[in-house]
Amino acid sequence: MSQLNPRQQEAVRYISGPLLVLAGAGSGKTSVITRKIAYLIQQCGFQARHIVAVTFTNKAAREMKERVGSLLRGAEKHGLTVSTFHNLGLNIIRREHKLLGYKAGFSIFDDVDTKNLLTEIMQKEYAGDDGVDEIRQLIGSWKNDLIMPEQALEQARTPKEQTAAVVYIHYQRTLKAYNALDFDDLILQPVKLLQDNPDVLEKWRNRIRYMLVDEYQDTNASQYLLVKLLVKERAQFTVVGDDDQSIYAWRGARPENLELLKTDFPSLKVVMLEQNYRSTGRILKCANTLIANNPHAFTKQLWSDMGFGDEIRVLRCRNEDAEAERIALEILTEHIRTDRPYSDFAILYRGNYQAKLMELKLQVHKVPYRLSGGTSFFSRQEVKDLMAYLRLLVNPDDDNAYLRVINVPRREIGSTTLEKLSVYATQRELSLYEASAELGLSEHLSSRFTERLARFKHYMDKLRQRCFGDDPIAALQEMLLDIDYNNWIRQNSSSEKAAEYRMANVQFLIEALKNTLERDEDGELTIEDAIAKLVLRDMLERQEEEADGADGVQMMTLHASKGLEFPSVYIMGVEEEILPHRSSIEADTVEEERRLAYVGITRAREKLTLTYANKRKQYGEVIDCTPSRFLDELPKEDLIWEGLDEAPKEVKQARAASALADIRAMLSKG
DNA sequence: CAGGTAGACTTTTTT
DNA sequence: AGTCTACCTG
Repeated sequence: MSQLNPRQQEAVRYISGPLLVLAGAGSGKTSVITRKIAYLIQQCGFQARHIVAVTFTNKAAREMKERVGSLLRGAEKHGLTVSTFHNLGLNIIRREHKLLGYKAGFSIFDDVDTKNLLTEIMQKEYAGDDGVDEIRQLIGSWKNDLIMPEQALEQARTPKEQTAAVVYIHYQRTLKAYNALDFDDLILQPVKLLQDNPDVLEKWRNRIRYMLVDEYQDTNASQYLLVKLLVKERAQFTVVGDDDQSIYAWRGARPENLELLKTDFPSLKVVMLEQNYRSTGRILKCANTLIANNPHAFTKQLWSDMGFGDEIRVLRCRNEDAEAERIALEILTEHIRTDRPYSDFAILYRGNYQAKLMELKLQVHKVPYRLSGGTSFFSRQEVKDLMAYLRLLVNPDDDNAYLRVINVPRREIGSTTLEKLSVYATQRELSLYEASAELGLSEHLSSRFTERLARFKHYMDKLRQRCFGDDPIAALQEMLLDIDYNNWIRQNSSSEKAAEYRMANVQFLIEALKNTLERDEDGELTIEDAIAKLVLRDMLERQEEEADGADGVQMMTLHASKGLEFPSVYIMGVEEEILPHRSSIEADTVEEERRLAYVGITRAREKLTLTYANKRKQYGEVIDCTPSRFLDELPKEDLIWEGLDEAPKEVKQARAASALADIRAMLSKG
């Protein structure tokens, strides 16, 4: 308790009622939460299994678990829940799925699955030419606001909303038929369950006696309701948040939940944490000045006693290529000059697409890097294929998985066959999988094709039995051999090297599955659960982290950087149309972009560098860029602008090259 | 039925 | 510029 300042101590010790901690960037909010969990267990007699701490990302949950773990003895932390909202929802559904009408082994649809399903529904049921993404977003926001399909249809005003509502009805029905849930359902379904079943609610309230919520400003309506339901009369909870770091309004987050708390819980106590332990005074000054351009519900003034520090550098670059080159070279030289590990440096950007060029330049200069985030792994074909196999094994109703898997590898079952199977299955209200071995099929298909379908089903049936046996991993490995998957990959890869990479991805996935099953202490986790968690990225990220603990420059989006800190931070592409993003300017939500910039700036401990390009290639066309308005909003006296002189390209290149040569010479000597 | 090609379309951010 | 889609051909 001694390292905490008085405000932080107050936040830890106040347990008699609802508490809101308004924690500015770098004010030690994670310490408060972790210390509070320890305090509850060690000083207040709470049992670990009665405490639930919720975060938004797996990363944050992992880190929190680790930090709490170091404060507690093994037995003390037994049964403690530290998880994401989605994982908490999944746990509730796992235990109560029967009440909700789902069978064990239900599938979870990720973004891509969801989008594909919606596209399919729109093609089948609705000829309109509304974009899938818009429809998806509408449905998503309804789900976040707990609006059911029928309600949505009732209150739909515009034609687009009506279309979306109709699609929503079909979508939800299809998901149910597939015994599947999407990400939003992981929150929505538990809320409905608790609302409709008082006895279940009572059970969970009894189980969860103290709740802590991190990044509370990111909660949406359904998440807040879930919290409210679970804590209700006891109202023993702590939420920590910062309205200036609300950057998820686009996916339904409601920062006004912070204010709502005051009305919903009149006895709410508020503690403000305003001392920053992370950044130099100059960096904080810039951050404060920038965010002052936004309206505020809570006014807080961050301060720091870490010294004033260096100026913030703004680098103007010729184009996006020069920008990435410059950052790579600078980090390389800094690393060598100051002997700082590469992991002290972070490169932040608005969109994942910006990472590509940057990656390339780092590779050219042999700078190691770690790229976090990005959906790349799960969107890979081979990963999707294997995931579909896993899903189908565990959940035979999952027609989506069936269709993905049926011809991987080729089983000579074409679209006409599938069409007929589908018609038959729909008539009989069977899943495609169940229908595959039905005798009645022979009325619609020749024996050649019914045999192929039946063979597939029988194979999968046998495989399923082995998967639920004592060595599921061995069964899966065998399956890969049976279907000659490696060969299939080879055939579908441009080179042997690419094929090897993809085979490694498959093994990586299997390995992750294996580790989770082995690690599971109480033997409670079934293969179904493990697969469900895979979709939530949970154990996969953990696996990744273990795989490469090597030193490297950290690359990630501004969104992904929230909650982290680095001695030296580069934010690239600080331009109009990028940060703030074009769509935010059009939708008039620049305030959120400003908060995003604020988040980025406050990640830096000592050094902050902002870069932008004069020209940039977009969709294959070169366009002129304008420096971001946020640059104008920063205090001029704290900025140093570089690259304004139009030195000929050759001079700069020569300069960079000779500097590099010096360094290389230095390196080879010692 | 599969493999190839031209043309459209693309980029926000995440569980 | 790269990726996905729809149509065409073998």
